Formats: sequence, C-alpha cells, structure tokens
Amino acid sequence: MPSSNQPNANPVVADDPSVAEGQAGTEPEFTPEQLERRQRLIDAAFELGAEGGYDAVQMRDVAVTANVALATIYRNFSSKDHLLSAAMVEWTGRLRNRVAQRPPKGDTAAEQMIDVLDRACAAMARQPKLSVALIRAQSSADAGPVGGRSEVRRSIASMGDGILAHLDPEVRRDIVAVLGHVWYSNLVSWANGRSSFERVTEELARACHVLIDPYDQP
Amino acid sequence: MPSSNQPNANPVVADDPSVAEGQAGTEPEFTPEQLERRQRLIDAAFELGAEGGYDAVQMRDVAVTANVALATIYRNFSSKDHLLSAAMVEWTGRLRNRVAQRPPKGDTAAEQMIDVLDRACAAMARQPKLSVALIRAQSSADAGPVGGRSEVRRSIASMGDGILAHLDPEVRRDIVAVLGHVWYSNLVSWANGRSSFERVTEELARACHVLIDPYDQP
DNA sequence: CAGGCACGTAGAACACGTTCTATGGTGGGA
DNA sequence: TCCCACCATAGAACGTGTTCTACGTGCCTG
Repeated sequence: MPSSNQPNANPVVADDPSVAEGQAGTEPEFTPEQLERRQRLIDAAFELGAEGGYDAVQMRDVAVTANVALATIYRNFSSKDHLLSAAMVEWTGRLRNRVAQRPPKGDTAAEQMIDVLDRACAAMARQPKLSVALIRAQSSADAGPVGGRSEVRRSIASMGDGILAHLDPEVRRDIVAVLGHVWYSNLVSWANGRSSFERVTEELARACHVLIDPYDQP
Repeated sequence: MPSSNQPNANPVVADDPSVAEGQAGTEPEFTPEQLERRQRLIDAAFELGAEGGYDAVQMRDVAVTANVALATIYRNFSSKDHLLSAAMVEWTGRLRNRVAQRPPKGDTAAEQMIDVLDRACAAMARQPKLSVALIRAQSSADAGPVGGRSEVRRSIASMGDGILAHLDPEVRRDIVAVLGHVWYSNLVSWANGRSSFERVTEELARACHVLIDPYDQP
C-alpha cells in the first residue's frame, strides 16, 4: 500500500460491536453530494442486481447507471462486494421494518420465531435475483471490513429477543446466535443453488423447534 | 452451450443423497492416466494453497505445477472453486479419519461433541492458509454441482451420530444439521477474516451446550 | 490401412474486477 | 486573489479466471 488513496471507504460500523465512531475533533463528515453519489451507487446496485443477479452487477454498468466514474465507486467502496454489502445493510433495514410491522403468529416461541423467519424468507423470495446477489456478496472475502452480516445478526437478535424474552438471557443469546448461523448457512446454500427454498424453510423450522422447545416450558 | 465439450466435469455425487452412479451399460470409466492427472491437479492445489492461500491457487500455476495444460484443468473441473472443492473432499476425508482415531473426551454428549469439533478446528488451524482456501472455495457459487460441503456435513453426521446415539433419531438428526450450519457459518466467518479462531471455538461450544444439554438427561 | 473421435496441448483471446495516469474543477485559507 | 489539497472524471492498463482456436496423438472400427 504505497499511497494512501481512498479517503473513507469504510463509513460503517465494525463487526464486533465495540467502539462506534471517530473520537472527537476530526469531523469526517460527508458533503451532500457525496452522500447523494453514494446513494446513487447503492441504488444502481439494487437495480442491476434485481434484474440480473450478482453477475449483472458489473462495476462499469454500476458506474454508468449511477452516473459516476468507475474510479469513483472505489472511492466509496473498497470492492464490488463491499458495495453490495452496503446495499444489503439497507435492504435488511427495510426488511426488518416490514417484518416487525405485524406481531408474529404462533402459540409457542418456536412457532413465532418460525413465522418471523418465514416471512423474511418470503420477502427474499420475492426478489430472488437481488437476494442472491446480496447474499453472495456477503459470503465473499472482501465484503468490506464489516459485512451486512452483522446487520442481519442484529436483526435476528432484535426480533428474537422479543419473542424469547421469557428465557434466561444467556440461553437466549446462544439460541439467537445459533439461529443466526443456521439462517446464514441456509441462505448461502440457497444463493449458490445448492438448496431449495422449501428446504431452507424446512431446516429453519426444525432448528427453531429443536433449539427453543426444550426451554419454552415454564 | 453450442458444443458439448468437457466430457465429465462432475465425477462426484450429488448434494442431495439420491441416486449414486451411472445406471448400467455405459461405463464412464477413467483411464489410469486420467486419474493420475486429476490427482496431480488436486495435489497442486494443495501445494499452492498451503503456501499462499486462495489467491495463490492460480490456474496457470496449477497447470504448471501439475504438468498439464491449462485447458486440461477445465476438462476435469468446471472451475477453480470446483477444483478446490474436490481438494476439500479429500482433505475432509483425511481429517475425519484422524479425528475419529481417538474416542472423544468428555463426560456429557455436549462435551464430547465439543471435543471433536475442537480437534477438527485445531487441525485446520495447523494449515490455516490451506483451510481458508478450501473454505472460501466452498462458499463460492460454482464450487461444482456438489460441494465438499455435503462431505463435511456427512462427516459431522457420522461423528455426531455416534456421540448422540442415545437420543431420539429425529432430534439427533436436527441437532446434527444445526451443528453443521453453525460449523459452516463460523468457518466462513473465520476464512473471510471476520471472526477469530477463539471466537469460533467459543461459539461452537455454546452451540453444543444449548443444543444438546436439554436432551442429554435421561 | 483410412477415418474418426476423444482427449491433450500450446497459446491467444476474452471478461470483468481493480488500479493507474493524467486532467479538470471547486472550496477554503494565506 | 491566488494557490493548494482534495475529489471526480475519462480512459487506459493490468491480473486472473475462463473460453476459444488450431493442432497433434493414440485408439477403435470399418
């Protein structure tokens, strides 16, 4: 790394929830134009990814679609996967809101958890190409210093904590973590064409039951 | 796909354990030279991967190391990730044998499972670059029609079934499946530099406890 | 033996992510 | 007002996985 180019390719939080932001005096702010450009890039990624999946998100096309120069993308994102990862953060946020809208159906905690996960799955199934693109980027080596993956984990945690509120906090944390892994692993399998949609929901349901049921009888 | 090149780029079994091999009359055998070449390719992948990780496994170098033409690689494997995936199948087999050598330590089923997984982790830690290369290939989109991933799943299943033999078969199956996902997800995190080794073993241990303990008291 | 086919080889060519070079514009401090 | 640091741009260039072209070789069959 001879010359320090790329002034701020990492305006996101760390994977481990430790310190959050810059310390003090220095203000690494962004001009409105920069934020605008950044958003246009993410939108372009959405657009291309929704149409043609991961392979269709080509950096040259992203540049054209977003009306910026190719090199400008790399000023904002360290790689294609980082860009898609940022897109995933946004997508996950929206998804979470939509899912959190309605309270989950189901009599037991496991059933409620399954309901939530199923709805999230269904939302992804509605945009399969885009979902695959985002997931594939996640599992890449350089999805940025972050990963929307932690975002996903947070989402599952926030929903899971509500549903599992009556459990011991340690147990709850472990259950949520495990579910996060099962979720991620299944999505990657699906995104890479090694698993079907039905199988994903099936495995998630089984996982919820085997994990939660034993702890869900007071 | 105009011309049917690539006579047999998939001499492995399907992800879903369904039909196993060719039906009857046709003998899709391989000549010894072909098997020899194939093995040389896998060995070359091991060698380069062990030295320099995923990025060092460059197809041109593999070709040179294995003393074959570049195009010949693609006659045997549909992609770099497919080649590494095949290498992983072999690696996993060896690993399994080594781990299965000794009976697992531990008083409870969870402790025994943790012991097994920890030993597998330790084995990977002894060849970190190679492990990362193989894992990264796994999580790629075109790791072949297969994935050594099913191989890994099978390994966990075979070991887990022994340790958890006293459990209800349905429960056992689900537990093993979940552990497979947790294992995979953690390895990918580690391979992509988003998780540390300690964290992987930690998460695996927690997962084993939260999953197995409730079912392990007769 | 002639022909053909399946496979291997050498090397060029291609695709796409990423980086580099040279240039232009803009805003804030001397 | 001038200048400089910074960012954006256009476009070439590079690296590496993958494919294509052309050719050679050995084996099986008619």
